[in-house]
Amino acid sequence: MEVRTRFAPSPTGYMHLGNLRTALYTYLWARRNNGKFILRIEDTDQVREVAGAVDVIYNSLRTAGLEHDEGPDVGGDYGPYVQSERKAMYLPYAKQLVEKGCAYYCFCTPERLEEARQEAEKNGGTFKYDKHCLHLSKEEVQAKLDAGEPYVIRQNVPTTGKASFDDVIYGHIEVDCDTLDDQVLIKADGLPTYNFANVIDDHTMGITHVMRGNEYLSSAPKYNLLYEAFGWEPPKYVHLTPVMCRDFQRDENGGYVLDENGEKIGITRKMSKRKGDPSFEDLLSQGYLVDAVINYMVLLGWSPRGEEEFFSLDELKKIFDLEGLSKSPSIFDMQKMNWFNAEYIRRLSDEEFYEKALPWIAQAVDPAKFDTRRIAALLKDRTEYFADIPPKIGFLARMPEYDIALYTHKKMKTDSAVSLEILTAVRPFLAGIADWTEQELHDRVMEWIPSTGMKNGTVLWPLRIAVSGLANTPGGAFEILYLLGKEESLRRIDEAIAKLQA
RNA sequence: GCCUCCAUGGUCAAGAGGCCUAAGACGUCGCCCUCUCACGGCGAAAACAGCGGUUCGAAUCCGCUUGGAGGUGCCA
Repeated sequence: MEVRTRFAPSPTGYMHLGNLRTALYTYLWARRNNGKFILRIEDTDQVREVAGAVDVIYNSLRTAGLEHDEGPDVGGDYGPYVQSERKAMYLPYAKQLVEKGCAYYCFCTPERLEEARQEAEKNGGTFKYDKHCLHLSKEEVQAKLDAGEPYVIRQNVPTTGKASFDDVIYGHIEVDCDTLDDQVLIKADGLPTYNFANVIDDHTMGITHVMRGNEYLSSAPKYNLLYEAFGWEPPKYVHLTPVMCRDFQRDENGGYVLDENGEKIGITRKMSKRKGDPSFEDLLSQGYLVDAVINYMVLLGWSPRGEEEFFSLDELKKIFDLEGLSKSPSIFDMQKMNWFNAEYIRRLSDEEFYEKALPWIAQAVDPAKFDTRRIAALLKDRTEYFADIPPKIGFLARMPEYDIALYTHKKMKTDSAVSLEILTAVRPFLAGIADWTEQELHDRVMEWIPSTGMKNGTVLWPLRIAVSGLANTPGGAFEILYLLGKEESLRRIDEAIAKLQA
């Protein structure tokens, strides 16, 4: 049988990394089996609708390279692929269940339910609908329907026995029916709840593997009851763990709360846009590479067979399996994300890197005035993500304020006095260099240093500080002198001399 | 509270009763390279949550405890 998987996001306006990973796994499983990957939009919650949110989904999937075979935009034989457009499909199915006694009309008001819920909570228990409306006679129900009373349709869960299902990752899961609530299938607005729609849609779309977040694990037995009621073969279930975030506990003032050992107290929480955790779009706009994000995300909760950890999407399509999927939540680690990205950046060709880096370089310096190719070359091994480029090279455009304490460096054997001496000596020497290329600067200065009786670092450290004002720079003294040009370099050295004399 | 699931270093994770004196990667620390930083090279510290069982033998199987995640919505 052909494998058919589906990614069924609700349009929220951005792509969570957890969702992206779900989409990725779902896509890979379909491709691995030469099956179909279907996109379905779950927009039955009209209250939370976000304008333009569907486009975000299309864009994210396209950017990530997860192309779907069927979906609202590309069509397919199992449409429509937007739940709100399937509205008319659900009620007849629900009525079928009512006929079979597996569901029933309920006319209880939200107020009555809310009251009962609070009552249950007060007593420390779980609210369960009391099947109040199950006992309405056929005539009573018809009368209320005729009178136009608002209603919902609820699943009639057995009060005894067990409900169960099998998950590919978790195995057989079984619960007592009496812990299950008579969940709403059709809402008062006529739209199905997720709980109902997913069953109908997955079945009518011929989905063979339902891969989705762990949050559905505890309701899956109820879904299976529905499949049974219809007499349908349930799909294979694959429940995926959530992607979490590691944080530290803070007090009201934003300071860290410490435990008795003076250690920060770690807390894990689900990733959330509100807490400032990055979405897929956020990462891309910070200059993360799609391939790096995909590569990192695929390994967060799944492990391949061997030691290799670099994979392209094409490779993943061949090797992805369900066995390697993890059972426990994984924490998104920004540091490893950064390492992957830096690694992907280093693997770019110089030309590719240059093209991608140029816009970011241009944010900090005027490309007309600098050798941007040389800057890019210096940056390639030092860039974790593109947004960290501008702060690294801003000093080229404008000499930063700095403290003369920077001239003191023990290992380089320099301090302010030595630096002043060196700068004063090297200034006229540099002024005499006509051919201001990096090679020439390097060769001439290196030739000259022995005559001073000092070691390389003792001369080059102050020189680099004088022209950069920074403790760390991409590239050393020669690179910076070259990039700045003769005039600007000499000007900065003059300023440094003045500063040291003051 | 109740229900379900999960539990190997700070993080991602390998591990299917003897191959475990527990792999690899990120991070951390040290050394080397070196005009700084980065890259690169070498090395180190760092884990089977606890307690009971089963077994000749347990990270691996079972139970309890603890911890974590999810559910408990006319959200998905």
